[in-house]
Amino acid sequence: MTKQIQRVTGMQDVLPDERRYWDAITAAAESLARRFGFQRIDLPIIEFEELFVRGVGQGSDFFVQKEMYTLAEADGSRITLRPEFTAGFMRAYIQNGLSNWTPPVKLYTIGPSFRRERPQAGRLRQHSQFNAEIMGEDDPAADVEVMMLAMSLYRELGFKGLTFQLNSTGCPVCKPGYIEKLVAYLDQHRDRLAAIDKERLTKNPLRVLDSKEPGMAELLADAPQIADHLCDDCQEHFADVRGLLDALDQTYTINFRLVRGIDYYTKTVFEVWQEGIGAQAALCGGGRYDGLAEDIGGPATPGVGFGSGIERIVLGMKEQGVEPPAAPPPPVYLAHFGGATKTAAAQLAFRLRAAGIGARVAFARRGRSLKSQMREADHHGARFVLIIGEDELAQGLVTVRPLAGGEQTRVPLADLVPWLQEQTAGGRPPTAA
RNA sequence: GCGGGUGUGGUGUAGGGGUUAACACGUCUGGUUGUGGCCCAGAAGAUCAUGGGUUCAAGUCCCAUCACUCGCCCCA
Repeated sequence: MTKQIQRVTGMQDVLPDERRYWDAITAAAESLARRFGFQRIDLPIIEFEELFVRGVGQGSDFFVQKEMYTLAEADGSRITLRPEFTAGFMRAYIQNGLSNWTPPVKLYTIGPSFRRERPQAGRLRQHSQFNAEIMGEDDPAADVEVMMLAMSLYRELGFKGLTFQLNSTGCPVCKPGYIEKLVAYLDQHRDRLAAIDKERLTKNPLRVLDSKEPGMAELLADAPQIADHLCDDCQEHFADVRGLLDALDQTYTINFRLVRGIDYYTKTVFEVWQEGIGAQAALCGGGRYDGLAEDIGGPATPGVGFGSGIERIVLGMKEQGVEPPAAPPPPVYLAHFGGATKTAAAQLAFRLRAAGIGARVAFARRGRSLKSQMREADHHGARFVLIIGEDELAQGLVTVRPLAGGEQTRVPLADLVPWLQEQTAGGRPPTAA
């Protein structure tokens, strides 16, 4: 036997049972996004490597170098499976001249992204995100609006007890000064740092803040905090965001250890955590990225947005006990006895579907017992089995057997569509007794 | 890239050196000649992840590889 081919590491098959969750999530996300005035766009999954190198490269060259799926083209150009969304958003915004639209431009998308990481709970090499961005707007109210879009999604899906993790990461005016102070403090306590944190201290000092090493909580409690070192502009922005959240009765935790590895983030950063779904507990991560547009060669453009991982929302729904409804199965099953009755069943099935009535037809290469067809109908949750035999065919009618109880009757072919429409109008799910 | 755990029919499990690998669910068939669920009877389906080794004898012990999984790094 030849070797069986299997899934590529870190990829996932989303089977129907699981897909129910995805349907619920994307339906709620799209509906909400529209209510908020966001429009959907779809972006290429592949971009030039350069976009990500420049967009997310500085200060977080780790995944740029080691985690991107990059291919060399015959002409020497290098293209990359997108490892994140925001850079692509901004590229499209600039390239298509969306800056000339009446601001603010509010866009969302849903799709996969790729990172060559070691998979673990809540983290895959291919993962899907609901992503929403507001570009061309520096009003703190925009920050709060994307936060509310994320939170509304979770609420609408049935999540309870979620709160925001919130911080400000400053801006080019105040962030460097803060980092200096932080580094000075940590340097003073070098002996209390783990090897990994010493490394971070030189490479990306802010990351030391979300270190998971033991003892860091105590050490960091006395460290300089960004909130005390924001410039006036950032200070005011942060205060406005908090004020609006208060006015909207949103609970949030100011978390000075919440940071972003990517450099283009400025001012607001936020996440929403769901306990119990593993070490990767952030349902979403977002914030303001006023520095990105210039990084990738565009005009200075403020932006704020978030990404929420669909797979993590699914984990969260399971953790919270949220059950998405299954799509109702076709109410009608057509059984037959082969030959002319099989043809008639196929014809009738197409008529029913055209009339908006879901129908399955029995498949049978050769003859098949009615018993096995009935079993199949029941298994698939049909409410009515239409039996088409030689007798029925000759008389121009079908035998209708209701599976949930009730009288078996015969209905003339001509009357069948309205009859079934009336029977299935209630939209009751079939009783699977 | 580093560390821990786990690999037995489609799924979930039992079996922890000794003849034909067990159970549940699922699947299929039959119990009516044209009638589902529940029930009953039966059937199919596993070279026990792969490759080495130890042993008279290996799902069972050892090693390696691979896969999955959890965590670190990093992040949705």
